[in-house]
Amino acid sequence: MSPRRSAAEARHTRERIVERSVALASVEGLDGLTIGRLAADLGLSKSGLLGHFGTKQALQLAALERAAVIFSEEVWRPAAGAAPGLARLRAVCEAWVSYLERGVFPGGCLFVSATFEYDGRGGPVRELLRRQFRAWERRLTAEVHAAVARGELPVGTAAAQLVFELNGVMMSLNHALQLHADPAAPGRARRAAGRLLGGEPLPGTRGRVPRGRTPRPGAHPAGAPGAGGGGAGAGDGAGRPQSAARPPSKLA
Amino acid sequence: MSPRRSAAEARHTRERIVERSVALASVEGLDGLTIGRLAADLGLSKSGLLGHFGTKQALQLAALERAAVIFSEEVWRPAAGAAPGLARLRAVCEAWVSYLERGVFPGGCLFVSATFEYDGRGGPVRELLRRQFRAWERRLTAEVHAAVARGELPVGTAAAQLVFELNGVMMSLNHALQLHADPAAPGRARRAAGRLLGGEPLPGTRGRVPRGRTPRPGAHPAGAPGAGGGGAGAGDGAGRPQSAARPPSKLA
DNA sequence: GGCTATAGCGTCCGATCGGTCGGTCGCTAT
DNA sequence: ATAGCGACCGACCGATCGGACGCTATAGCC
Repeated sequence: MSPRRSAAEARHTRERIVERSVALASVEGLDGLTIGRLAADLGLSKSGLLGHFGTKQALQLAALERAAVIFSEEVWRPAAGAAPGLARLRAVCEAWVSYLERGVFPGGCLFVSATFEYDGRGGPVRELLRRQFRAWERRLTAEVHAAVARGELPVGTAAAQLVFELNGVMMSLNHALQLHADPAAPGRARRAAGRLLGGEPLPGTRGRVPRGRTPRPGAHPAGAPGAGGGGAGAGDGAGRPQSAARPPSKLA
Repeated sequence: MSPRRSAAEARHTRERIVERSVALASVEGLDGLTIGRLAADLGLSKSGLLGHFGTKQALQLAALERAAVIFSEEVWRPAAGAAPGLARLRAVCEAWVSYLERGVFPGGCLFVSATFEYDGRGGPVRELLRRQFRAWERRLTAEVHAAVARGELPVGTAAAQLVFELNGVMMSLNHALQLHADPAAPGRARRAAGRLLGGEPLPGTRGRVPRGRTPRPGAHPAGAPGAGGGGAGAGDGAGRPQSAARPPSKLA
């Protein structure tokens, strides 16, 4: 209908395609994404769309790359300004929760969905997913090491263990939001992540118990509850009444 | 090839179909499961197969029901013999880890995959998944309450929070096993779950052989940590001094 | 002002999907 | 002996999938 053929606009078209692919794939799955539907959504012809990528797989890979950029901008960049170490880790987790809570991808975190969709198959898509996950885990691991080096986490802290658990918290959050639309889930995720990172729930959480002392997370010495948090609960027997309200998230 | 038409054998055929569907769906996804492929796998014709269910959706629902039975037998039953409360919770978690570790479903836990596949869509499949998850979470929650009533967990323990985190641990384990085939993941899951349930890592065996038969989870007492479990601190754990916390963390 | 590269379209293709339909044949009850 | 039931088959259906091909018309360069 409206033939626009400039090279600049072509790049823009390509961006539109990728952007829409990411959104669609997060809902329908990377595989459920179909060329015809995508083309119709964008007012393009199948062939016109496919001309930008060649194959569906190339489109899927492009969507994953784009999703990684979005994820990084949503989760890493907001925290990049924080001081390295524990402060940044906590900021990352808060941004991570917020990213899931706000539904940046309408169907939940694309990486999580795609992982469970492709973990049984082979091929370049799965390989890219593996690389992306590894890269993210490395980023987090490095930050944990930084926190240890600064004395903000105990010396023995096993970074891989901590990253493993943080990942689990976020997956559980993604699950609770997408399947149950559970409004209490973000609060739980903040609490869990906070406890993993020094015992303090992330800001934005409420059930916070006004404990006598308020340890600054950045301040505590190697002995303090760290990743393992074994000691997290030791001190306070008192049960907290759950006043379950979640103020809008805010990050540290 | 071998025409068997008796009603009794028909029921057996149906069972075979459902069984195979569960395995296939855990790898290819509930949607990726196709009638033709399934029929070919079983040496049936598409129509002969579909005659048992009518529609693909009915087959999917039957597969999910069957998967729930398997899950219950693998994860709940081994722990049903343990004393109610903390002991049973720990036994459940050990069985849960073992179930994932042994790859009872070749493509990972079917419920996890199916959830992420269907959480964006509507329909009976998603509704069944929701009910099944809710039922499982209720089971766990009830057990947490029992543990609190017996004084094995602090009075303020927020059961929903604990279940949320345990779920996350298992999802992270599923992810690490399926995407990365990480042999260290079961150990991490045992450590994380153990810490959530009283500070002691689960007594799963140490070095962790990826596939082999696991010791009967029902057998071990919830108390004593397995060999190495106590490798406190520097060993490999999330090195906090966990000896500090004999009383379980409260997770409120 | 002509030449070429290319964004995009329209059409068509083979494969495969879920599902239907008529029919075959063993089993069982009469 | 036979009638009926139902498990199962083989052929087939319309829809839809990813993708190939040829074409047009403009943009960008000479």
